[in-house]
Amino acid sequence: MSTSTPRRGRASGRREATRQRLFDAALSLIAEHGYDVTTVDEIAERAGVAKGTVYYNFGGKEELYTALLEWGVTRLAETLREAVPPPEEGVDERDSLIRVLRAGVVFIGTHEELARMLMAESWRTNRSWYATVHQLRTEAIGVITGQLEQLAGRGRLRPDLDTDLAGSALFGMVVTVALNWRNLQPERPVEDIHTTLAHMADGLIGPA
Amino acid sequence: MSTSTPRRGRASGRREATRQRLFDAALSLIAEHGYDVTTVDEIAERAGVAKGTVYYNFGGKEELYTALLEWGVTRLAETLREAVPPPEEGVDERDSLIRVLRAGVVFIGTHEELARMLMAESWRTNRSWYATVHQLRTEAIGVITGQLEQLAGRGRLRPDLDTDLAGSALFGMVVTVALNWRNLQPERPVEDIHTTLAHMADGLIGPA
Amino acid sequence: MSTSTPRRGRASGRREATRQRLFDAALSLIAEHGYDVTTVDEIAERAGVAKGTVYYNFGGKEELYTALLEWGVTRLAETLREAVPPPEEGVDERDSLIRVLRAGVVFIGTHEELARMLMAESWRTNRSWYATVHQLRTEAIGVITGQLEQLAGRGRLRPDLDTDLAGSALFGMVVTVALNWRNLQPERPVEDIHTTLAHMADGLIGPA
Amino acid sequence: MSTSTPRRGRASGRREATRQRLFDAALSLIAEHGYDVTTVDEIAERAGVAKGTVYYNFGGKEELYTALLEWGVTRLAETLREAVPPPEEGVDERDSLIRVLRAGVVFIGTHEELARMLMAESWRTNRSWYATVHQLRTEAIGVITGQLEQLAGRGRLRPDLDTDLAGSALFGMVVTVALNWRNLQPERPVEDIHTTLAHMADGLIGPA
DNA sequence: GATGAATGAGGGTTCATTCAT
DNA sequence: CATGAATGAACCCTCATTCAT
Repeated sequence: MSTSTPRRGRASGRREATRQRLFDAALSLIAEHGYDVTTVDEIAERAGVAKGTVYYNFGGKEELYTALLEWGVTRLAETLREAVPPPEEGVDERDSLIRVLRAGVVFIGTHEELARMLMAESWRTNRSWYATVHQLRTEAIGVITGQLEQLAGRGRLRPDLDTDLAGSALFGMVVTVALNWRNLQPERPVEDIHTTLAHMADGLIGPA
Repeated sequence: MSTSTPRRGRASGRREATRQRLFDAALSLIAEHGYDVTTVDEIAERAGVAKGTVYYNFGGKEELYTALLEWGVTRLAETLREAVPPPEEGVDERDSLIRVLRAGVVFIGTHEELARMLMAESWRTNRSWYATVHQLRTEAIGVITGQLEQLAGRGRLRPDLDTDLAGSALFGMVVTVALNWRNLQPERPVEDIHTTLAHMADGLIGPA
Repeated sequence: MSTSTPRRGRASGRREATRQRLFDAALSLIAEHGYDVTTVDEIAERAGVAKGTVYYNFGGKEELYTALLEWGVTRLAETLREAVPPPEEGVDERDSLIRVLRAGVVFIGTHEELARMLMAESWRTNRSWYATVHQLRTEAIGVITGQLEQLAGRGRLRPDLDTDLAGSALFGMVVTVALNWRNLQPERPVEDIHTTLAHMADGLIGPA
Repeated sequence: MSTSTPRRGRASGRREATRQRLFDAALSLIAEHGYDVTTVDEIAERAGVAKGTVYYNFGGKEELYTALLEWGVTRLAETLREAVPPPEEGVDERDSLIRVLRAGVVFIGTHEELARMLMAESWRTNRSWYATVHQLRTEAIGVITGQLEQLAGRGRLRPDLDTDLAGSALFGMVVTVALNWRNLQPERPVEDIHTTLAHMADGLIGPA
């Protein structure tokens, strides 16, 4: 995964390169094996630096992980937001929603590791980073919910639906399907996925 | 412990009771905090037995967890299967599917802990119990997929849909929505949830 | 190894049979893997009894082991003693000594497990059974030393030799050679062993 | 720690010193009480380091022990080899052998702990380090056997003797006598020991 | 900026022993 | 006589963290 520089204005050279290496190493390792099971030693080794360097750059394992989560979910939310067609294009609201969902599928296809990491950690209360994850997750879902509200505003949504509920349903569906696709039938064309999701979304929207 | 029952499977009364206590304790603890973070000490303490008893009865932490997973997903699959109306009742295929989904929601509402445990562990490869989880998960999804195939057989399903894909989409949707419901808006009547899911399912089925 | 009933006048039937089974199981297990590494569970299992039975019959692991040691070294000492020709037979003193050594080799060949157990535990101070082992070992060596003294009394021994020292040298030699024989070249005829030992003994006796 | 030495093998000063402390601590403890009974806690404490340091430096208890064994028997074999007079000195073959045996006695007198450790562990099959011990033991015995072969080449050895067998007999004898000496009669002059062993060796060589 | 040796709290596991049946 | 479920102290090992270099 070729992660682009996470924040910090000018790339301060060596330091920034080290941080990036650590970032990538941690992401791949944690996504594959889980946070608890991944050791700082492993992260340092895969990044090709000494163990102390992790602490010098991130302060600790948990901070590194939190940074990872924030960076990841922020990117997801951004990606979804960018998929929303600007009003001036006059795209149909239903198609707008579909575009957002498609963007979600593509994102997960590209950042599979990140997606797995999020799903694994999303359902546990009592974790020090639960608040962070939850807030960010809500932000991502918010983009979808926003589209649903647009539809509702146009009277294009079934009146007995709660947009929050439906938004989270769509989100869960997108992630589950996309992940199953990558894990179980990666040879399948992405269009099949899009079709399935579009149909389910249309179920929410109701007959035109 | 109670009556006489003299032969094998006899004073197993004691043993079986202990196993059950351990089971319950492990389930609640692991679902809440996660597998890695839960200690054998905690499990034993909550079960009200000594630490060694865990090993006497289950062989180890991992075995206990695996037993938990198997038991859990088996129950889920059973519940879904039982929700399928018997053919002689002549229930409409679409309504059959809806009943299965509703049963899923109800199950998660009742066994929230189990559901969280499953979702947290479902997305990680390279875990020693991945095979177990995956197989069992597939079994549960299989019940949904089975209903979709019935619909397809009747020509009631959109022809461009893959039943496996759609099955996993419905499953992920059910779990996500149900869990969000319990976590975020537990005061909401279960009927709202059912409605949302029914609409999305109808999207798959297409206009009657 | 078909151990004959260790003490206790009349064989009290079931009890004695159980004790014997435990004895044999413990001997083979401990000789092979060592005292610390052998578990009471294993002993009980090999003996075909429940774990509690070990405690009912011997009081504990250490007591069982001590009983084993006592029984074993006593048998060794007895065997060596019985090999000493009675004075009335008028056997040459040198030949008497040789007979004792041969008896030692034969004993070890037959009770290899016991011999290994003794060698492994003989050299450690600070063990609760050190005194027992040491005393018994001394008793066995004493038989050899006794023969050397006979020779010395007849003026048949090199005058600058200490019989205690020489006795333990012979003992160590016998055990080492016999064990190496069984372990490394078991196909070799026992006569080769006897020859080697006889020569070394003759070195102590000096030229006739 | 001391000078500058900037490259690899440099600040290893610290690490090497720690390893040595651990080595010494483990040797004395294990030789006294045995491998199984000695705890890593004790070793660390005697070495004056934290428990984790044992694992950082040796990987585990067993590895530490194996390293100990290798180091020990290598030293023994070296000592014996160095005791063999160089050919140009033209030392008599019988005297050569005697010198090797004396060197063995002296070594054991100096490294009593090591010798006890070796004897205790030499007779058990099925230990993970059995192969190591056995191979090294053979190497040490090999030096003695080598001398016997020299004698045989010169026709100075009884023709009916197997050198391997006789070599192990001498080895066992040396160790047993030396250890008994240190344990039971440490006040005795080393010359007495040498005399006894020389006589027994002469028994093998036969009359000049 | 980076390193890596050292730390020690804490976790999983083993096993001799007890005791109610 | 014998059993086997239960116990808990003690063990080996892991790993996030610190800090002198």
